[in-house]
Order: sequence, then C-alpha cells, then structure tokens
Amino acid sequence: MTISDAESLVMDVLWESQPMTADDVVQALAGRAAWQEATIRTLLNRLLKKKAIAAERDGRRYLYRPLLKRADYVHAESKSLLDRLFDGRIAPMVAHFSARQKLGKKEIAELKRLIEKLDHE
Amino acid sequence: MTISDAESLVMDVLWESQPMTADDVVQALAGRAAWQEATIRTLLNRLLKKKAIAAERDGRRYLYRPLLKRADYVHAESKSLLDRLFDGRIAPMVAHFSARQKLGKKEIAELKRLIEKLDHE
DNA sequence: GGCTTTATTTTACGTTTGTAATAGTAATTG
DNA sequence: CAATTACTATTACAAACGTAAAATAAAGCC
Repeated sequence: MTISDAESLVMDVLWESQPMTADDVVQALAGRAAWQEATIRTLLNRLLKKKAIAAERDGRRYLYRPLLKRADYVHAESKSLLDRLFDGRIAPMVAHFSARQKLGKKEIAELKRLIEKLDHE
Repeated sequence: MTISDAESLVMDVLWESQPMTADDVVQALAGRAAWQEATIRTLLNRLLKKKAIAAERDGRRYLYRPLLKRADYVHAESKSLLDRLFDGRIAPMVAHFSARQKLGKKEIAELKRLIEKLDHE
C-alpha cells in the first residue's frame, strides 16, 4: 500500500520530529498546508491503517511515530520514477536535468566531487 | 491537468510512433498491459479531454497523436520528485542512488564523462 | 455529577483513477 | 436498402484521494 501525496506531507513532519501528538502535527503543518485539523486527523488515520505510522496511547491522546522510514520511501519513489522514465539509468536522468535547467557551478562541482569519490571506491 | 499512471502508458506508445489509430494503440499495448480494448479507449478519451493528445478524423476512425511532449512530461515528473524529496538538488539524489544500489562501473564512467563535459562548458 | 473542553472515531462527499460494458452511429456488403 | 461490421461515445462502478464535518468519549472543572 502506497502513501499519497497529501499523506507524505504528514510523514515529513513526523520524520523531522518524533513522536508527536496529533496537535503537534497540526502545528507543524500550519505553515506548509492550508488544511483543517480534521483533514490532518484523517490523514493520520489513513497512515495508521496503512501501517506507515504507529500510535501509542499517552493518557488521553496518542503519540504518533513513523514506521515507514524516510529513506525507504524516498527510494521507492525515486526508483519508480527512474525506472519508468529513464530505463533505470542514472546518467540519462542527470543529463536530462542538465539539459533542462542549466546546473549551477556549485551543483556541478558537487557532482564532480561525488563521482570522484565513487570512482575511487 | 496531470495525466495518471495508466494514461502515461498510453502516451508512451504514442510517443514512440505517431499518429496511431485506436486499434494501433491497442496492439502496441498488448504486450505491456493486460487491458481490454474498452479500457484503452477510455484512456484515450481522457487524454483527449486533458488535451494531452489530439485526434484527427480519418474516414471512419481517428488518428491520435500526442500534444504533450515527452520531454515536458518527463521534466514535470522529475522536477516534482526532485523538489519534493531532494530539495531540488541533483547531487543528493545521485548520492542517494549510489548509497542504495551500488552504481555499476559503467554507470560511474558514464556519469563521469557527463560531468566532465558539463564542467568544460 | 453535569457541563465544557479536548481528543478520537465515524461518517461524508465530490473527484480522479482503474477498469470496463453498453449504446449509438457510420460504412460496407449482400 | 437492410443487416452486419467497425468504430466511437456514453455510462458504470468500486477504490483511492483530498477535504472536512459530525458524533463519541474521556477528563477536568464548577
């Protein structure tokens, strides 16, 4: 079961700080999404049902924390895009970006350093 | 208006060859998706409504061709992922992949060549 | 111990998506 | 020209999503 775009915004805040009460999550999201509290609670419940997060009772409320790891989510999403659009190969993807939105000097330097390192391993 | 995953499979075949009749599309998809003809026709009609493709009458049937360009679609998808998950920066994305699924020698060489070229421009 | 507050659980509702079947129409053929 | 064939257009329907309001339940206060 995959998590939706809206749900992933909720995951974001839980990945940043953990565990959180529902109210904490609402506060944290205040700046990023124009959602009513009720909406956020719905999303929390859907994430629970999908086992992407867990809830532990703490007195009268719950403490939520992620079960799904950010790295795993990021990988699943990235890999799927890479496979669908670039035949699973990274170089073409980088090439695509560089063709589209000129990479800055810094980006290039950063990439260069990274590749050097990979190359020497 | 964005096109869905299923719809993008239809776009794929139209990007490969163009224009095509509905029946051509059905044939082309036979190997890639287990869809009934009716399903594919629905997808074609939705793509039409979304203006991602155009249809031109040809006698009793239509010839379909893409309006949305593959490069634009690819870019929109990739950019959105890059922004959502890697703060819009490419190096971290490459780093992520290299950490997750060891890049092959060839991949690295390919990347290296690419970066060299970018660096000298 | 009722009333209010606070937090959770249930229910709602319009869209989009995946997946298709059915109805309608134009062309072809006997 | 009536019947069949080929296509297209309309309709269907359940699940997922975005977005939220209403109903409960539990706790604290007067």
